Amino acid sequence: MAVTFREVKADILLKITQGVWPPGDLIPNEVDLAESYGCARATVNRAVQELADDGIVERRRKAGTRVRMAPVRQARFNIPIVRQEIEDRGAVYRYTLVNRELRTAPDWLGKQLKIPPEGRVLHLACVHYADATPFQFEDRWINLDVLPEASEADFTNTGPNEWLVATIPFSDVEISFLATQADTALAQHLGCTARDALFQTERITWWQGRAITYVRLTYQPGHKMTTRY
Amino acid sequence: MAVTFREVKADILLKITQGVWPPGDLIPNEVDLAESYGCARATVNRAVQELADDGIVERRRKAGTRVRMAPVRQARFNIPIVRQEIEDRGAVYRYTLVNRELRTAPDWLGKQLKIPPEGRVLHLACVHYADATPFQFEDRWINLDVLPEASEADFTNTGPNEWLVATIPFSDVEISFLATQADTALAQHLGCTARDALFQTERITWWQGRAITYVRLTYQPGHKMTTRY
DNA sequence: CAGTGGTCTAGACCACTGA
DNA sequence: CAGTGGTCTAGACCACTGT
Repeated sequence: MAVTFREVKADILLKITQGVWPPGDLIPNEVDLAESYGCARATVNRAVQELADDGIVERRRKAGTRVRMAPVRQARFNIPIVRQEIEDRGAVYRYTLVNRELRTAPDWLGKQLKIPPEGRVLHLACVHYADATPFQFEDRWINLDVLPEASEADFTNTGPNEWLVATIPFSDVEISFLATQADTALAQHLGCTARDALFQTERITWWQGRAITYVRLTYQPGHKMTTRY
Repeated sequence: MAVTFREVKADILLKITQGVWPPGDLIPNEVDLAESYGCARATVNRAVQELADDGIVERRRKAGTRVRMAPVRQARFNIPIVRQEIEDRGAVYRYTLVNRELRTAPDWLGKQLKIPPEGRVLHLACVHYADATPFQFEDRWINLDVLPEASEADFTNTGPNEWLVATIPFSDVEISFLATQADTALAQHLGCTARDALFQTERITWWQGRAITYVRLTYQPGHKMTTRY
């Protein structure tokens, strides 16, 4: 094994960061690169492929490979399970179920999840604590047309998230991040002041084309979600 | 070309989602899979490799490939350039520089960027408009120890982001998402009410181990950042 | 139509690590 | 130490898409 694709990737990246191949520039084609590195084209291909995945370069057949004008445009966030997030901070995780109701889907939910009118849903409200402090409020809706078992499940000790993760093997997710103002209910659950600015994530989870669940997670004031790329 | 790696990947994923290979299970090794799909091992390798990248399975030499108990939760967000974000919405982009000052780094900034005391920085405040409405407020600090050219640059017509992108070829970034309450200055710049909940991102950009810039981007009320995974 | 990336193959050797 | 994934090679054909 002469030259690894990692070495090739690193060297190309170096040439880009050092301005040998500035943004917007065309870099040599795979055959030429392979020759200059003394390796097979497949090795170069993998290296450049990864650079494309990373958003560093842009590739088009016949047109060649170009260094992107705006190099990095993507960040990867880990979406933690609440329990883990709390335990990672060295705190004790505690969970309480605040409310549970079986009902028909409200209009706004029906539209988002494409539930027919009169579709039954399970609505849960929970608080996740880090030690004694409220850490996150969970407002969860589960589509009973798709997951009727949910109405039998006992959520007094286990959070719906962990139950769902164990029940659904794999899924498509649409996730949003936003800011919201605490209303009185939220303020009470999170032990903060009404009108506080709160970080919130919304998630819709699909399985085999059908919406399973909608959840809105609201964090305690001051929460920050961080990553590097 | 008999079987593509996409087909293999899709079929394996199907077997996982349909419970043929439930979470925690060991799936067949690459040689067996290649035989059963009637393709080369490299094809299977690429398929399973991607499933591992996607967090669906976990691979270890000798131990084999295992379906993850809880599929890893990762979301990829596009980090848009403001101009593009606005133009993608079909609005006209407009930019104004609100303030510009040369000064020594305040303590909190010095700590975050590891700037020595008395280090010089350029502090900029800008508003990015979508049509006539304020879309985003940019609070930007540039480390002049690393980028002295910034003090010469003219930011009256071009935003610092675009200037930086054109100047720095590639970089490491630490990014955070959070919620903040509008103070009077923010409210004025964004045309909203004080105490509104605003979505905010913070970014620190590093190049070759040195901090170049810190920026805090505050969005208009109601802004939502969305992705699928 | 011709140049470039996209992918597959068949075979090989290596690197890690569980039994 | 033996089984599994990790990677490279040399060659081939295909699929796009600019010119």
